[in-house]
Amino acid sequence: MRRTKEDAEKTRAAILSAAEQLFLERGVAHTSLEHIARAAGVTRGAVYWHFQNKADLFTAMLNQVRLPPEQLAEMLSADPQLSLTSLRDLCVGGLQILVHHEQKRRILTVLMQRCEFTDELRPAEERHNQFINQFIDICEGLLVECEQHGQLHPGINAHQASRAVNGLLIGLIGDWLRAPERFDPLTDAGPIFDALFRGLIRERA
Amino acid sequence: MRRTKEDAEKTRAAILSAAEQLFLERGVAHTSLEHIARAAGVTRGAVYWHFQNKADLFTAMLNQVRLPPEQLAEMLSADPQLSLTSLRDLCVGGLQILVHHEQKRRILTVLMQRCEFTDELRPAEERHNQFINQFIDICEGLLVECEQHGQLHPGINAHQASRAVNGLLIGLIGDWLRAPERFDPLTDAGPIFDALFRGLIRERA
DNA sequence: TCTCTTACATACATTGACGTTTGTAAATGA
DNA sequence: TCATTTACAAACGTCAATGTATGTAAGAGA
Repeated sequence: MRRTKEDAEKTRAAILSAAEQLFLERGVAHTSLEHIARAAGVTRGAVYWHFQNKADLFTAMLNQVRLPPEQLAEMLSADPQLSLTSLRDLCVGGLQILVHHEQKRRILTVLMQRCEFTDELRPAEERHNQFINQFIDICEGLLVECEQHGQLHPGINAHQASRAVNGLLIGLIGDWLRAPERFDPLTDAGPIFDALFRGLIRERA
Repeated sequence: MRRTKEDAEKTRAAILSAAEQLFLERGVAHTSLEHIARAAGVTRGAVYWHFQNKADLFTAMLNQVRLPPEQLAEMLSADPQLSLTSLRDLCVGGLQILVHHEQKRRILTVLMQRCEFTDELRPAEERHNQFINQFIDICEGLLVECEQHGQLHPGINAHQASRAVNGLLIGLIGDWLRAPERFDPLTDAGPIFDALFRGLIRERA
């Protein structure tokens, strides 16, 4: 019953998809390769053919998409003349893309809420954290400029402001992933970030 | 080598403490009762004497303290005349208490970042989520009043504002737990929440 | 003082997950 | 066409973790 190359690619995709589903439902540690194989309609033999072990399968799953922290950090560092407005837009967009891109949402949920980072999964964790830190650093760089131009509201500094932006973003994402029915990023993300930025900058005379 | 009642209580506490440590370091699923027992200087027999199983130990650990969501929800629902100022203070305090109360911080970290909620741990998860939802609902109730008095900034409604407050709080907590060295709630939490609330309310003429 | 119970330690049986090995039918390539 | 590789399935051995059952020395109570 040997399959063609395309078939093999299909089983590989089926395994990845099943892993995604099961990791989301039961958590990474509580999902065995046997579970995944059965859900994909194959045996563990196929899983071990396509992947070295669970950690390898896990990182392969992550590599299918670029998650918001990674995407934001890249877009921010690529933008030559970053403004507060574009930062606001990127934050809003980073939240909203999860509404349409279901796979991204599932994978991010697994990463944020269904996963204990043991030693073998630690590289994935650190990579993710690095992108978050990079995002914060770029934010802070931009906000330092604003601060030097006297654009920040008195009482708050660039460091605190960058923390606020990142905290709100991460918090809203996590909150929405946990209970998606309780608010809609498409209509609410914009006004929410607008409110924060209003409070961060000094109002014009 | 039978111990007195006080000794028994000490071993129980030692087991809880060891579990706290190991759950934090390795995650709940990746920590065996054997690990915990050894770290506490006893055998699994002692663990099974004091607790039914890992889930029971886990919930016993949680019940040692009241975590911010629970604490905030209770304080908010107890306050007869809640104001925006007191809400702000509670948010700031909810974050800052983690700085001093190390056990709370560890347990909250386990709950938020070192734990996959399988079926047997799901009650703990749902309880936690319920308190978060309760916090949001109370926030929203207060903000609806502000909205009716025309105190909210145009462009944002009470529902969105309550999400913003909760998102920022959860986000800052999670962010600080992940990288505590990168900002200090004692000095930064106040200005950050002040900024958000500035952006939420209509400025006085 | 004697009995009963407590607070564990030790030993046992079972299960489940992993990684590896072997088998194999079909696709691929020369 | 035929040897070789591919893409798995099936079987094997091992280990770790669990839950339970039993053993036991020392408190607690009468």
